[in-house]
Amino acid sequence: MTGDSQTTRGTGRITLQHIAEAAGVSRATVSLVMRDNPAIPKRTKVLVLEKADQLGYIYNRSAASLRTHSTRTVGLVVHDITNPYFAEIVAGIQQSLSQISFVAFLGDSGDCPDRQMAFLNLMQEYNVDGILMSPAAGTNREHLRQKLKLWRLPCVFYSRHLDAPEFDYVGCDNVSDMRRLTGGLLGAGHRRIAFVGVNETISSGRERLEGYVAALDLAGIALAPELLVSCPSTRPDGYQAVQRLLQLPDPPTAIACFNDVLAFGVMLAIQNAGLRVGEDVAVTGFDDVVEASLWRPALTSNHVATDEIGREAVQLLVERMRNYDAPPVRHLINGTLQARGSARIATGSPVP
Amino acid sequence: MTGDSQTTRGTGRITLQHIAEAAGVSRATVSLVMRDNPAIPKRTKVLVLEKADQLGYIYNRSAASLRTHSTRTVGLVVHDITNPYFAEIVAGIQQSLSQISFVAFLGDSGDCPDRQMAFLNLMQEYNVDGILMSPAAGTNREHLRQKLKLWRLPCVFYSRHLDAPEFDYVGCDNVSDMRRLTGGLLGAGHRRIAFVGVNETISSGRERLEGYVAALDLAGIALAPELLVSCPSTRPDGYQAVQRLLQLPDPPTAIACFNDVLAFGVMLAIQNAGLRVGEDVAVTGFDDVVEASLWRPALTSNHVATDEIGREAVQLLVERMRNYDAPPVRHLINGTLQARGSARIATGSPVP
DNA sequence: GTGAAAGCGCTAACAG
DNA sequence: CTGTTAGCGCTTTCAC
Repeated sequence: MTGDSQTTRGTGRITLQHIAEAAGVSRATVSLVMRDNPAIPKRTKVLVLEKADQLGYIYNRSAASLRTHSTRTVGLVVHDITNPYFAEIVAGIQQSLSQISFVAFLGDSGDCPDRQMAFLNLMQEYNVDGILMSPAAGTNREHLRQKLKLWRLPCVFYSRHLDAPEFDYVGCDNVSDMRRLTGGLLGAGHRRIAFVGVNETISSGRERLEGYVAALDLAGIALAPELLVSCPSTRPDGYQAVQRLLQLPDPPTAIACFNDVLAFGVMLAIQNAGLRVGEDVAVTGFDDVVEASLWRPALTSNHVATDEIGREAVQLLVERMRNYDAPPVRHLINGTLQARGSARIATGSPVP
Repeated sequence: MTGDSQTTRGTGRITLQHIAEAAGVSRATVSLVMRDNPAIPKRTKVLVLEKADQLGYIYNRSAASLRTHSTRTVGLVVHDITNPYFAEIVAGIQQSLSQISFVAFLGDSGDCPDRQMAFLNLMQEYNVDGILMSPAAGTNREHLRQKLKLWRLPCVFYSRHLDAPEFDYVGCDNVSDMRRLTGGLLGAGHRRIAFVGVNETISSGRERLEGYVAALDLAGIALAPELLVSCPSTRPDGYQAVQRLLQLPDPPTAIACFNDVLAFGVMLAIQNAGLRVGEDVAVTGFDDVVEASLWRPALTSNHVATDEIGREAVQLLVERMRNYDAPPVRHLINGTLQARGSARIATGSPVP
């Protein structure tokens, strides 16, 4: 029997061929059964599936991918998974992906464009069906844009975008949410409001700064350059920023932070300087990570539904994979202001 | 020319064949060049690489994997990526993997054994070379063990293990570290010490409880069942636990928590009850996540080097992939006690 | 409904 | 040192 010799060869892995022989049908039939093709009668299906189970068959996606040019994988690029806000988004994305039986390659770029590009190149070699990414600070827009287009690789940006309107994007409404937050501080009587975490190399940085500026503008307050602190979004950076701000001749009475992580550093520095957060200096964050509501005082922040971002990002990617040439979609999700002890501001603020 | 017809067919993807034709060599030669085989003279290499670059060649790992039965991928199972401690470990693992040009499939099980098993099954289909995992609470040991053995799949457990000595494991020394922490509380004069986060379904839960019990034993203090609170490791669970403990006729003067996340909830509840953490009630955590040192009061905890765990886990996996049948390795990493405001205890405690 | 055959793009003997 | 050849395990026309 030639069947036996075929069965014995190779790596010992059970293949469609083995099942076909055991079930007395052809390889093609087994393949169709595996993908639940309706053309196969139930009787055959059950038989084949039973044999497959008995033999301990494992579907080989490397082989299938080679044939179909599709892998049911995506590259998940995150600029910092250590940031709790992004960890939550990643968790949401992963769950949404698994619901459509996709799986993600994880690429933590650590906000380094080179590592990011290296990862994307690898993703191409692995034939991912798409990319979900929060781009690293300092990403070269033209370089990335050109690569993605060359590859014709479906790509959805989340939380940060590239300022490249041809790509899908889902994120929060940074400008309006930060305008509302700053407006709240103004409404509470603050006039010297610092902004910590200026970072023009990322879209969310530009947008939140824009919202801050717009709110001051609306209130007729001139921008004070000494109240703008440029730095990355880490706790120590927030801490240092405060040390600088408090040495000013006319120090701020409120500090709007780019995000919560930064705000934690800021609050700690204020307290260590012997001042009371929320009394002597108001502090606001952004993202509303879980810890925000647990601090003493609790942090006033802008809540963003991470699960919604994750779900929507996956949804957009699915659409994009279905039709690469459809018009791009930008989905802005409105945040909600969470006023807490660190900055007692009115929730219904003057800005829409 | 038959070459031309070959060049034109298919999906349009550039293959070794195209490069071979352009460079005037055979496909095999190009393949060797791609993998930097020393048998090929530099002259040929440069020529081939140049052509490949010109044509925009992308190495196809689906094809290579089918042939070699190796993918340079691993399945990274994490029971909760939203826990900052594990997010840090994941970041470390990912970086270590990329240094050996491996890439990870991310599988957040959400502490659900079924999701975990589904992910592992998928990983088999994707032909991963190995698995790194922190198993979900309630994982069926025999079931997992049997699957892993059946697949002969290299697997390293990190932070949590299966109590299956045949598998590699890297994690902190839970028993001795928790014994030291509890010993510290005893040394500070506490006699009613609660343990919040009892969870016998995970190894770290059993081990930390064991350390706690051992310390009390050594001090000749009987275990008070009402001071043991079973719950998962979330902030709200910690919060609720305190509400129960404070209603006790003889409430604890110190609370040892299973981990920092739980401790945050515990501290918040204590403060909301009008008590002072570190003065009225001492609190200790475990893991020493970044936030621990930033709270007011700062959290006394056991610091574990996450980067070391990540690096070591990858190292162990590499060894295991090299030799599946080598004897198993268990690597315990010693933590360091970080005494802070939430529990003023001596760092040099009586327990080794 | 099911089978035969071709081939996805790569690697690994084995010749030469 | 380079070319020829035979698959890896799957999917997919196209016949029957």
